[in-house]
Amino acid sequence: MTLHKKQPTIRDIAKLAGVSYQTVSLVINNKPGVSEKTRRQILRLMEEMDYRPNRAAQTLTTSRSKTLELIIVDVRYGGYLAHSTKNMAHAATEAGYSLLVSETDAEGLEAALESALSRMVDGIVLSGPRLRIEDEALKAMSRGIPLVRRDYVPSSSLAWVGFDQVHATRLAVEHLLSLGHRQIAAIPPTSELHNGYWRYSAMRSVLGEHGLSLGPVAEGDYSIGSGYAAAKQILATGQPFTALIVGTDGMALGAMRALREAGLRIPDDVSVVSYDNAELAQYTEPPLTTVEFKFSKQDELCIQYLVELIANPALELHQRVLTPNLIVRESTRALSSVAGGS
Amino acid sequence: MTLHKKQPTIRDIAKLAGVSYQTVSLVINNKPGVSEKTRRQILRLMEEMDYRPNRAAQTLTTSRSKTLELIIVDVRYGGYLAHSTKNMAHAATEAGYSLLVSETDAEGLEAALESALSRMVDGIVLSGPRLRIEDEALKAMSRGIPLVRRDYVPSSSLAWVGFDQVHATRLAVEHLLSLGHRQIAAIPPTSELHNGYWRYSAMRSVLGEHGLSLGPVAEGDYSIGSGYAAAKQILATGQPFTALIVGTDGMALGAMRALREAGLRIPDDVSVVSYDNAELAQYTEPPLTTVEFKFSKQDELCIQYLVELIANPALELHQRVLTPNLIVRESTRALSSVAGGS
DNA sequence: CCACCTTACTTGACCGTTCAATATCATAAC
DNA sequence: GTTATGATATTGAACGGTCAAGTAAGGTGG
Repeated sequence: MTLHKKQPTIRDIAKLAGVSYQTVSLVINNKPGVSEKTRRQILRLMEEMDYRPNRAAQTLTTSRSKTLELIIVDVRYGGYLAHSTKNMAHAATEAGYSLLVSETDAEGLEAALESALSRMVDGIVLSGPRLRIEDEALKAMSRGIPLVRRDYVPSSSLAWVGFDQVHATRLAVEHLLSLGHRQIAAIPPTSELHNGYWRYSAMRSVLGEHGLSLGPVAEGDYSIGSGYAAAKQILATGQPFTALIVGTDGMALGAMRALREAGLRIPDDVSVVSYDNAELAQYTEPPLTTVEFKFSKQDELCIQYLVELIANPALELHQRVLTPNLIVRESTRALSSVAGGS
Repeated sequence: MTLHKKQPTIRDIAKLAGVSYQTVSLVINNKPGVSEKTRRQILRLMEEMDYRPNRAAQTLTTSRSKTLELIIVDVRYGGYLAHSTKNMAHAATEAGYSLLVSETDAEGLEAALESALSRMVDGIVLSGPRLRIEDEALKAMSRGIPLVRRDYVPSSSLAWVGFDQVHATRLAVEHLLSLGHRQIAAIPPTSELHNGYWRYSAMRSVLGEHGLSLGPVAEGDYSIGSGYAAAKQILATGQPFTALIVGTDGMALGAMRALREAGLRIPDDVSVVSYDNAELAQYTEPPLTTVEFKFSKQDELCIQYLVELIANPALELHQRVLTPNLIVRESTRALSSVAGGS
């Protein structure tokens, strides 16, 4: 009935090998000071005895747990987090770490960080697309644990890795302008989200540069349904538009259905641009012109940066901005009745 | 420059409170034997000193880490895992555990389990939809750590939580039969996947019960693109079919595009049924009739079952089969030229 | 007033590692 | 034949908790 037949310890191995426990420790940590012969013997014994070091004990003495933690704050529609944890877990393993994942809301963040501290986590990736917090507050809460935000937060001068939302928006807007569109409607992610906020303001400023202003707008929340609802709302205003910028491919799917239900053809009557370049984007009807975000790159980079930061905590914090690019498909076309773009 | 200003320990608190360290330990663990007055004082001091117990030390003495681990094996298209880790992380936190996530392939499984052992993980959720392993081998590898598989694996008598793939298939097939369809094609997930295998065999047996046999078949791999390719392949056979069963909503999206490209209308020429009931399914053109899997329920149940198993390791292992149900939308319709179903 | 029980608290050992300091020994240098 | 040297191995303390057994003080019953 005894399931756990007590793991052998470093001392058991030492006894069998006829050496002291410290020698075994040296072998475990690949440190010099052990003859090749004993090293080999000890390794063989470890194998035989099915020994494996106790991480808790190691953590206790070294104060490093070889663990990273991904804290997800207030993510409602986690579609874009789809492969994220998988990617990060993989990257973490490659780097010799394990990945802890926790999910919480803004209020719970402090508790999550406390728990991380309690577990002596070596570093934290924070994904909080709608989290507003002062750098100082966050720094205080994380109490010196290296932390990288997986978000585009220009307001922060702490470490973060995000996609350039302003450039992304410029790509979308200028693409439409070059096709001759002048009346542009939009379904940005809710402005509670950092990217929603930045995209919205970037849309206005880029259009402003061209002496234009933004047409009807309704926010979405990342769900397909919200894209549908937002498009309905925009249509209800009765304001004219020849192009629509939608926050995600998923929302674009919803929006296009609403447009179609209103008798509008895409791209003949309305051009649609979205963001993400999910696999979905190739298979909508018509395939979507979209601004590509390479999320897997972002995930990898977060871990990579975090690992650097752990190795060298004195490193000056900086921000890594990933540049998206536009993928043109069939949901956009030049406005026919107007002189084409430059 | 010293970032970590050394955490206070149980003994620091004890000294300040003028009691022994053991008394503080009792307070931490909510155990009796401490007067209300001292308890309060100690709690106040802990708060003030910003003390929090060191998990590594606790783990070392108690041999329980209050950690669960999700091991993802050989998941290529993790779309359906999208919210899984988030859900599980949440459920784990509720139950007082942290969640570790690791990603590997079949060869790496042993190493992943070793690492879990090393970390004294209290329980494991294994998601390996294409993992074929003998119960005995798995039991040996997990060395007594409670383990629950998050897959439909009828071949295993260990603990697992999965959706009844046979029933799911019966729902899809009988729905089509009742609509008068007799020539049914299919794009099941690759038979390397457990659910692919079971769905395929269930389709054949259910049809067999009705004296029918399965039409053209091509496997998909969960990606939208594979649905597209598979449909093309089926069309290329030239074999007639009036209905198509597709493994996931995503693949159905791809498949429907291929059908449309071939000039076929849905559901007028071909009825389509898929599985999952992702949000996507409501927004395809036309909306999909689909077999609903409540993944979040599965995730929760895995954690819940695991926690039970940890509390009572002697518990007899069993399997929890979730029953899916059919959601009828507009991608299926009765075959017009044939006498309707019973 | 003594035995006995409770309640509140203390003590020492231990969990399985790492770290710093120290010992041993063969070999080379002088 | 000392002595320095480097490689190899050992020892004791520490990390921050928990656990089991023990003690001291106060109350109760006979």
